[in-house]
Amino acid sequence: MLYYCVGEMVVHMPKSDYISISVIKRLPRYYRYLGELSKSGVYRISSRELAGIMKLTASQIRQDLNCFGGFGQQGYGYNVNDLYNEIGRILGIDTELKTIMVGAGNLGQTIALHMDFENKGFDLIGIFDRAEKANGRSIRGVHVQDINTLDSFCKEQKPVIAILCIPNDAARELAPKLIELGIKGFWNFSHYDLGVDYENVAIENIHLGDSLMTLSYRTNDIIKSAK
Amino acid sequence: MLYYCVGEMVVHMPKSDYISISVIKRLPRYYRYLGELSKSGVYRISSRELAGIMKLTASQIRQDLNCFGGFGQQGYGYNVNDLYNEIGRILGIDTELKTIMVGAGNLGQTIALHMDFENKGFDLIGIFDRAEKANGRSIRGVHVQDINTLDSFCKEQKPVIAILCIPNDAARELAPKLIELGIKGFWNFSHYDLGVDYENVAIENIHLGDSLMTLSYRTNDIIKSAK
DNA sequence: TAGATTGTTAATCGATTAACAATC
DNA sequence: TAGATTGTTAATCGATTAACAATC
Repeated sequence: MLYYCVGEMVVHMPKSDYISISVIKRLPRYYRYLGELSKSGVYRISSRELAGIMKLTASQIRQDLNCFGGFGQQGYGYNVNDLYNEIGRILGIDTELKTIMVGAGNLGQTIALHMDFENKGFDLIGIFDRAEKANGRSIRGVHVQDINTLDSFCKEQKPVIAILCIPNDAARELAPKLIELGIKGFWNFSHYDLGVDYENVAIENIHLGDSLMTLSYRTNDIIKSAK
Repeated sequence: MLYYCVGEMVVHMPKSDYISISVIKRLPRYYRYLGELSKSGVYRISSRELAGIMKLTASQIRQDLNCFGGFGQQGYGYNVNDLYNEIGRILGIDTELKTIMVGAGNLGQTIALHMDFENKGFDLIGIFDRAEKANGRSIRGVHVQDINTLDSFCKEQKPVIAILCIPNDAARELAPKLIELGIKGFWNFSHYDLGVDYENVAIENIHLGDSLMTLSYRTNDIIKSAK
């Protein structure tokens, strides 16, 4: 097990610099299940038990966790609450990434209202839209500002995350500017394929349309094969 | 190349029954790019050119497409518009899967308004919520009905897709009932991990919270590595 | 101590990439 | 015909699973 000693405290560190995207994408799911287990009073769990609940293999769970450190104990398993907290820390839910939202239409407003940003490591500090749509509105206590103030706002506040709830073309146009202004991560709800053009920026595309078409394929497939 | 002859018409068929989920998930992206290319007047394209635009390898594109049939022509490439239509047909955008939405709160309403169901193979025929929230509302011309009418509605109309915009527990409770009523595909916006408990049902989970936490991890990673 | 379960190495499986013969 | 590019087979790479020694 690798660790750094910081004063009296032992801090777990990733064993290797590179963690595959497959592993990272599974972490929030572990976090959800462990949270529920912890809440329902489960104190310890073995990789085998957890695998049974999550429909994974015990091997995979142990491999995944060991990317970040040895959180278990031989012969015992894992302490549910400790592991929950460790994964939360790994995911960075204790950070407060300064976040702005661009586009406060129907979708943007819903996202802003719906998401639990605080408990996921984000701090929504600004919402922007065209002046006529901003118009003194505020969502979740955050004032909706004229998009023209974006530049000065970013230079002053230095947000690192941008949530894009704007159309295709607007996203394509705005992205390079936002990166220039210091944005390091995008949560992109537009159809535009943000990842194609930039690197050294974290991008999560929520392509609802793609998801729906995948569902269409698979449902049709199931209906066909049942015949 | 495998094909069936139906009268004069040659219909492309999948070469093997099993198409991996990785391939299926890439199809909507091909569809988007080919649609844009077609719209901007591009007539033919080689796998190499398309790979350049989409940041894929030409090999992968050819492999992916050849799961479904030989749509190209040696020495020439692919006809953009034909390929676009083929992929649309494969995805089933020409079908009209009868669809219901359960939960017409903020998120449900936005999804119902926002998505282009018709052009993706879906026909939204019913929206359900608790009586006091239904209350004569209609979204997109679809009447919001009392959840108590769900049973009789499904037995009569036989929808095959359910969009779940309800909380965790409600989703877990309702899922088996919906499957019993003939639902074959779920578009699930709740935190509940639908896939774990059922098979022979197509499930697309939109776990926005998971996506956000992944973004947190990756953004923090980028910020750290820049230091 | 004996039993259980981890952390880790080795084996397997699947997906991506490379290569090339077929052919338009 | 010659050049280009596919469809497809073979090679590589990465991710998952199995096995087992270490150890609590």
